[in-house]
Parts: sequence; C-alpha cells; structure tokens
Amino acid sequence: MMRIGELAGRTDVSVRALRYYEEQGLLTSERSPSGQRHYAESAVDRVRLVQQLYAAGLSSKVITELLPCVVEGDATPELLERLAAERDRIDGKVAELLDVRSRLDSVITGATTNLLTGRPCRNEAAPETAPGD
Amino acid sequence: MMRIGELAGRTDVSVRALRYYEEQGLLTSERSPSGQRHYAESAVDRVRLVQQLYAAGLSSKVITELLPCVVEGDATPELLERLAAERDRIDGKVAELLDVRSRLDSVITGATTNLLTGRPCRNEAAPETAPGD
DNA sequence: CTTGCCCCTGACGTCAGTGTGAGGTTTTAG
DNA sequence: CTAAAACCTCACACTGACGTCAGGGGCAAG
Repeated sequence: MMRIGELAGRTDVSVRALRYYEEQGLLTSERSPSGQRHYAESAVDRVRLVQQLYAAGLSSKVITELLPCVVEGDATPELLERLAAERDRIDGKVAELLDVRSRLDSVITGATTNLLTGRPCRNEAAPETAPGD
Repeated sequence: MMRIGELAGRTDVSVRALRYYEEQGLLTSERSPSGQRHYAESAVDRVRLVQQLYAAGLSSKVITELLPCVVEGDATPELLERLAAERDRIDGKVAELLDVRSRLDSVITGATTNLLTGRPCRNEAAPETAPGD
C-alpha cells in the first residue's frame, strides 16, 4: 500500500493531480484511520490509463462515464455507442494529425533542401513581387 | 474583400475566434477607414491552417513562431529544429492515440460479444470474488 | 431620418487541469 | 522526544481559447 507521494513519483503525475482525479471520481483510494490515502499497485495502471484518455482529448466527465466499462470490459449498449463515438473521434483526430504532420514534413524537407543548396532564407531580401501572396 | 462575418461563415470559425487570431498575430487584416476588417481570399486558407495547427496541439505562441516559415516554405536552421520537434511530438501523439484507440476498440469488441452471447451487464450481480480486482 | 444589420473595442466569464500557499496533522528518522 | 518530511483540507490563482455582454459606430434600404 503506497501513499500518494509514491504513486505520484511512479506515474509522473503530480500529487495535486492525483487528488484531483479522485475528486473527479477517476481514482479511488483507501484511507488510513488518520485520513491518508493508500493505493494498491493497480492504481499505477489506472493513473496511466486516465492519462492516456486525457491525452486522447476526453474530458474528465466523459472519462468518468466510460472508465468503469473500460476497466470492467463490460458495457451497456448505450455506453457502447459512446465508446464507439469516441473511437471514431480519435480516428478523425489521427487523420488530422497525420495531415498536419505531412504538411510540416514537406516544409521541413523543402527548407532543408533550400539550406543545402546554399540558398539563404528568402525573407531577407524578397522583393514585393512575391507571387504567392 | 470580405468582412469578418463572411470569413467566419466560410471557415466555420467564430468571429470572436478570428479577432483572437489577429490579436495573437496569426491572421492579419486590412482596415477600412472606419476600422472594419477586410480579408482577401487567402485568409480562408490561412484560417484553416491555423485551425489545423491548433488541432495538432500547438499553442498560439508556437504557431506564431512557426507560421511564417510554414507559409513561406522557408526557415532558419533553428526554426527547422523546432518544426522537426513539433513533427516528432505529433508522431508521439499519434502513437498514443492509436494505443488508446486499440484499447477502446478491444473493449468495444469484448462488450459487444458479451451482449451478443446474451450475458447481461456483469455489474448488476457481480459477486465479490471478482478475479481482476 | 430611422430601422436593422453588421461591425468595433473593451472587459469580464468559463472550463479544465493544475500550481500554490495557508494552516494543521501524521509519519518517519535520528 | 524532536525535527523534518510527507500528508491533509480548503481555497484562491492561472493559462488558453474562446463566449458573451455592454456600449457605441457605419452603412444600405425604405
């Protein structure tokens, strides 16, 4: 049974954040008689899962609703729809990210080529007859 | 030369957001003598680009720094590093998203199977001898 | 000239996730 | 036993990307 500081250290999540997760119902703890939080090993995974869901853009409210069934591996048809919706949202996000990624990448490739071919940064001496603007 | 309302309509971005973008240096406008903003056609693309970068998790500050070179297709070596760093960050994010996605997906598949095989939601009558907890 | 719609500039509100400090208790190390 | 470190509960502060309201102008139509 670890205390909150250890859990924080292991998960790289601040103590404050852990308490916040509990407040939001995303994480539970047993309390010692004196009121200190104690966590089982499984809490480490739980926190990581929560972080992942956060990173995926789910709000704490949505996570609260979906977490039980993600953990239990069980769901009502209603929850299934929500899960599927989130999955689709994530798919969309991935596509968007890949799009930007390729855009950035082509800029990088282009600019690198410019640098390698000895052309310095154009914005230093560009005349006003820029064709693209 | 369209005004801000039209640009908002075309880009599906609120008028407020457009003014905010300008405030952040992400979008420029010419002003009529009376102070009203006027935009060229190119502003539509610009706004879309900004939206994409926002969606990719870049802050307005970072976008401000990178936008010129993304638009001009040119960059200093320093900026190139930043671009590459952002690209890598995006790659990481994509990986993370795919990870969560697969996790959700397996939950969905599993729960669907449960439903199809007639097993109702376990949380209704689960005894305390749950093996996974 | 007035009605109506779009525009302007502040400036405060919101929401999430967390930082931070006050003021107090508990646990641990020596 | 005592001091330090870790913990507790409020509770206010902050950032970002806007929403929203207040109070005031610009401009075409009737």
